Amino acid sequence: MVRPHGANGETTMMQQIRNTWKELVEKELAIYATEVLGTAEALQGAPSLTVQKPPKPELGDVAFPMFAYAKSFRMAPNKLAEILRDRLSAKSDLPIGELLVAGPYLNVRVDIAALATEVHQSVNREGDAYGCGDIFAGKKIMVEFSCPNTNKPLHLGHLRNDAIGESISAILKANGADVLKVNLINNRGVHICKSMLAYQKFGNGETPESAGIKGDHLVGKYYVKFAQWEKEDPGVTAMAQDMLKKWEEGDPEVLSLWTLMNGWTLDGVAETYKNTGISFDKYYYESNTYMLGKDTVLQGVRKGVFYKEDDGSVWIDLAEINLDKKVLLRKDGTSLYLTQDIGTAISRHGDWPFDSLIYVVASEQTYHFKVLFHVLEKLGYPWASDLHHLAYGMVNLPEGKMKSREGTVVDADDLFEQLTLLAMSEIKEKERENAVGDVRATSEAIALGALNYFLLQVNPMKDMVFNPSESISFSGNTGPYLQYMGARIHSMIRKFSEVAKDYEGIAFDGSLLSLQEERELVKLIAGFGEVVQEAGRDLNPSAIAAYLYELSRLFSKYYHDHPILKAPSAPLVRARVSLVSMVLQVLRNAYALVGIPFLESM
RNA sequence: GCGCCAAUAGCUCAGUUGGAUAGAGCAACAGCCUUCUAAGCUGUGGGUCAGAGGUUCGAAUCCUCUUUGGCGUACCA
Repeated sequence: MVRPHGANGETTMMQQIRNTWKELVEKELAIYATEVLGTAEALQGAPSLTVQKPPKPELGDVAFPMFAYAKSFRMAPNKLAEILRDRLSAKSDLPIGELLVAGPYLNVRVDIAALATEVHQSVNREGDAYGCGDIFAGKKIMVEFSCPNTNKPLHLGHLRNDAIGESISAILKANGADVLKVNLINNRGVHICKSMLAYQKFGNGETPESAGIKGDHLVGKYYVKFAQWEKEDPGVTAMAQDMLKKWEEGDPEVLSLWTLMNGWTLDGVAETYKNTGISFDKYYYESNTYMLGKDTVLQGVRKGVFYKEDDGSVWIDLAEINLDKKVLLRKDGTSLYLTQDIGTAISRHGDWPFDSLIYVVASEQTYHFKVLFHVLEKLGYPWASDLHHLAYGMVNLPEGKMKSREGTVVDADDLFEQLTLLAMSEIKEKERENAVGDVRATSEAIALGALNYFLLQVNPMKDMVFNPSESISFSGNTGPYLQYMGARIHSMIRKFSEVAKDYEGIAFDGSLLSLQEERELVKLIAGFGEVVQEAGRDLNPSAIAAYLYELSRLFSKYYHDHPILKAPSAPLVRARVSLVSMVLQVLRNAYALVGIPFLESM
């Protein structure tokens, strides 16, 4: 697991404000304890002062519950809150802000004018970097995700994997990490041989060009064909195993077919990546790393970490971690999933000595990674403790589970096209063709935002139901809604720029932002950095998604109820335009973390 | 059988250092467009936070047990 920096981390504006008040309240509590109880020791038993956010804005912006001290002071928490408010309010060197009591809570209303001014400066100064922090500064973090098989195209499950991997990488970078995104192409093994055998038997020299379909889909067709063939003639299963043996022995004919078909699949997959905004810094191929895995396992046998059965297979006994025995090499000497992952990990650490390697892989493989990490530790690699499995749950459909046998697996390309077409028809229905310009490109951006947002708004750990039509729905908590808010602000700013010269002499005045919605917006903007930290610490993109929705919803209500460009006075127009510009900057920065394209118009 | 994970509104999901009346969206119903893009805004109804115990001033949140569901426990990946 990645360890964030401790106190070195830069604190955000809201954190600073909270910390300042917290220290003040703590100090006053201690002084008061000394006065009435004779000693501050009485507070030792009580937990340290907790800081929270009041549930309603009317109650203030920062809250200190007094429950925990009631016992020490033998006083109702309400009374204690009042006393502390009175004592603190009497001080002359208080930071700006207002103390109030709400029942058993001592709350602080922060000075929005000052905060707005500070936020305005930060957002303008930092721009696209606003919200970024340094809790992972100096850390080299490798993130593995996607990892397609070369015998079929990507499906909906990969899309969740890709979305999480891409988002986590962006979030870690935003927290200062040096991130290397890596893919592992699963291009060898019995399953790969299956599509090759079927192609040999039924292919008739068909190619993606001659068939007019993407290479990954073509190869996938033969993988499915093999399954049918296998049903009719169970003997072919052994043929696949024989072919794998030949492949590992370097049989030229097998290798040339393998190269050809792998190329087809990878070309097709590359196109899907391009459409869905996925990219990698480095590709690993199991065909290149499995030998290192095999050698390492054999070394392990010599070291006595593993043992060989009479039939030649190699095993590890996992009693130490309360698991069973696990095979590492087959009796025919060919390697397995685990074997090649050992080689891959070692070769990666050699290439780029990471502080952490995060595997974004479905939770069904939790056991596999537990074993893998243990094996590497037993082999004596000190970095084995830096490996982390980010498990995510399954993606189901409203109709139930996706089952390849029943053909209910949702193909990634088909889904993306379907979403794009829905977006296109919506643009046409709203007669926005001229406004958006390139309808196809805009529709693809909407489809992508819809897809990523839907997939990322759910906590990765949980299984989820993916509803395609709901994801692209243009009303409600969806990607298109978020994009729409960005487009609306962009449109306002464009209109403002036409008259900007009339406002040249007018400076931003934060004290004019006195509406409830404005206070809330300023606070939300100020709190973005904390959300980025939280998302990084927990490896959880859904924190960003939730923030985006909250900010968008609040902005939406704000501009609906209050004029921006036609605000009653020029200074107010300036202040409000500046505020919504800040909202846009933060929206864009947050979009970038969850794969939502920014659209100037939609 | 054993292990890991989950369970919050009819549906999909938020909700962590334990804290104020548990929140959104969809669906339903009712309003709002001569006004910065109505892909919007507002309101109404809707909850045994799976159940039972426990810890605590205070539990959706922590602990124990139970129930239900998912996943795993391959010489597949």
